[in-house]
Amino acid sequence: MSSNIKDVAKLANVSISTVSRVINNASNVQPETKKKVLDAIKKLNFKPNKIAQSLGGGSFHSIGVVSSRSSNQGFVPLILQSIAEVADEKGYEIILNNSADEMKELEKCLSMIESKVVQGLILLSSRINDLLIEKLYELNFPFVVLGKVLNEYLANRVYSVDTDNLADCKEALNYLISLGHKRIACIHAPLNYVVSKERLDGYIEAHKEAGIPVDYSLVANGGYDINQSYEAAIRLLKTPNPPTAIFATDDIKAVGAYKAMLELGLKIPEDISLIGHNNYDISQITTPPLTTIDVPILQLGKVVTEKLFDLIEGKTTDVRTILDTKFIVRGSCKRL
Amino acid sequence: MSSNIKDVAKLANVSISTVSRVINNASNVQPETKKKVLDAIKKLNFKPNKIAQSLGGGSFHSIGVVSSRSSNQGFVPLILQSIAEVADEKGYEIILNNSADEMKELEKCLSMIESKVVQGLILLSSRINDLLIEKLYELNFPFVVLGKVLNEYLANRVYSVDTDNLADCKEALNYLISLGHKRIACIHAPLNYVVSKERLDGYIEAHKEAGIPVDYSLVANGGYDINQSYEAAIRLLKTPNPPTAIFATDDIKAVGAYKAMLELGLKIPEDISLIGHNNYDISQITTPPLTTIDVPILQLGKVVTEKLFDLIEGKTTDVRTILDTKFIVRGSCKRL
DNA sequence: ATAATTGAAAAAAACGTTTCCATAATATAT
DNA sequence: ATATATTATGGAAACGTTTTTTTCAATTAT
Repeated sequence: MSSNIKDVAKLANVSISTVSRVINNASNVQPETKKKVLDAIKKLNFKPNKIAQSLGGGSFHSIGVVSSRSSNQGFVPLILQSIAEVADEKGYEIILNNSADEMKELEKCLSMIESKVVQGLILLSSRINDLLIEKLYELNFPFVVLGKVLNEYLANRVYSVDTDNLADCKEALNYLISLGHKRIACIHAPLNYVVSKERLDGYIEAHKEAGIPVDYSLVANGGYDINQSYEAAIRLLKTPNPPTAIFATDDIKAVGAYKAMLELGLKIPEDISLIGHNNYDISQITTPPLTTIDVPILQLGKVVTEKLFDLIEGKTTDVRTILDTKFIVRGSCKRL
Repeated sequence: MSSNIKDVAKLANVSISTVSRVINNASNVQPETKKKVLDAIKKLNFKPNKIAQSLGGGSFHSIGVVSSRSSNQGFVPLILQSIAEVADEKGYEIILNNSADEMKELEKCLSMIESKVVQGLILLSSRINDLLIEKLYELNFPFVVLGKVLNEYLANRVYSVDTDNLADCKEALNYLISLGHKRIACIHAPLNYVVSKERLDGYIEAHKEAGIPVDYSLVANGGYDINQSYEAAIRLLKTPNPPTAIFATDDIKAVGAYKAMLELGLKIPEDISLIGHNNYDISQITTPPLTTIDVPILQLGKVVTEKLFDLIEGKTTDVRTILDTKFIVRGSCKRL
């Protein structure tokens, strides 16, 4: 069926090594020889077998992308797009690891590493006690985390790209507080993810700094999807002493809350203020449009992938890179 | 650093072939020999090199997933999740191809095939004149399309999994027509994608069957994102003789239209009716919730992947599989 | 004119497996 | 007890490359 380097060598009447040199355009091959080989390659429509190249030459060029099922669905397509762009340029394949549970994910990643399938790994989220991160660090395998590593020891050692979630959330909260809000609720994502905890911490710290005691009855888990956050918002709003503002740790959750507000007849921002996070497309379609925090998702993907290649290629690179965000004031908040 | 089969053989004091047999748990190996080998494997923490296995044994087990950048963003995470589930079970890797433009996509796919990296391909969308599909068919390479192939010759030959977009859209339109609507607008996705054209065709056919002439001034391209469909809806609604209903070819576009309606002070469904497609989470959060067509995304992913494995394994399988959908009447339509 | 130097190309080893074939040992049938 | 079939194992070829080493010829220096 398909030809191999031997066929080419035979047809061009040269040795296998010469063909190999031509393929990898090594310097020391006579122009006429090169032409013969190139002609043979063309005639046979020969394409080097990448698997064989990998065995012979060193390694299969690919990076793994680990995306927990529960990681923020909204940005998966975007982040994959920008990772692919960089990887393509480098001639690397992208191997997806989309495991159902944490143990399977760990197992699959280790197997990919041990069996020499991937040269590096991008983790699209980090969890509070992330076994995978610990293990990868132990192995001294090239990997970059999108987000923050909580573990104190690893935090300064594991390469990561992130936005400053704590500061961003504090800024959003300070904005609400400056508008006179004192009863501000928080709808957050499941707290086993570091990013969720960080954003909640921003909420808490802002309270502390402003001297407002945190009322934990105003803090609710908004789960993974829009309906869970809708339900959380309903619960928060139906209390005797409801909040005057809701801070959601992502726009999807904010939209869930938005629905609850409309349903309860609350006008935004007249009756209640609302803030999201990430600046997804969806944040522009609510009426009024959502005040939120813009996260440069494509840029994150680009930087995280570039950092990984730095590691793979043995270049030095910053352990941690923080990208700028922008607080975007639209129309969903009002002075009390 | 890491051990190979030779090391294991030496430690267990057996031949390389015996180790190989144990790894691939061949039947004919004495229990005690097997134990020796297994012990050695454990002691050395040996993991077979997948690349070498691929060269020796036949092929690198992986499937490629082709996702055009402009393919429907909403379901990428979901479909990847279900593809991963099936591929994992089979022990196949998933290699992503997320190319920017059509030519690059074609090139990359052919290269992956020629260089023996992938055993099969899943195309997450098909275009009107899809060079990739034609080429893959010519090569007789295992691949499955999620969606429909328009080309008459290929339609009965290329393996595909789909929902019945034409019928589904007709059902939705008939519903609107049965409610007395006659001026129904359509906001569709870019028509180079087959699915967009099909859904628009459903809109047109329903008109014809009901004897209502299609007014093409009511048909608008809603582009790729929520804002473009918002703008399209604004244009449609600001005409002298505006529609009484809008049919959007997906929920994202419906939400864009929803925003336009709210902004123009139109009450849904009192002043105008609205229908979406796909039953994304988001369709439940509008007020009123969106009448839409439920598409079983996870199921589509499962079936498309299973079909691909049937092809890879040489089993016979239906050329085309159509999955059931469900028209979901919520609250966004009203009798005229 | 001869030895040393260079350069292109061939030959061969290596990468880490699987698999085919041969061999020795064991079990079964006559 | 002998011939035959079966089984467990080892040896070696094969997979398709890259890379190192060797060979040979041509050039340069002495």
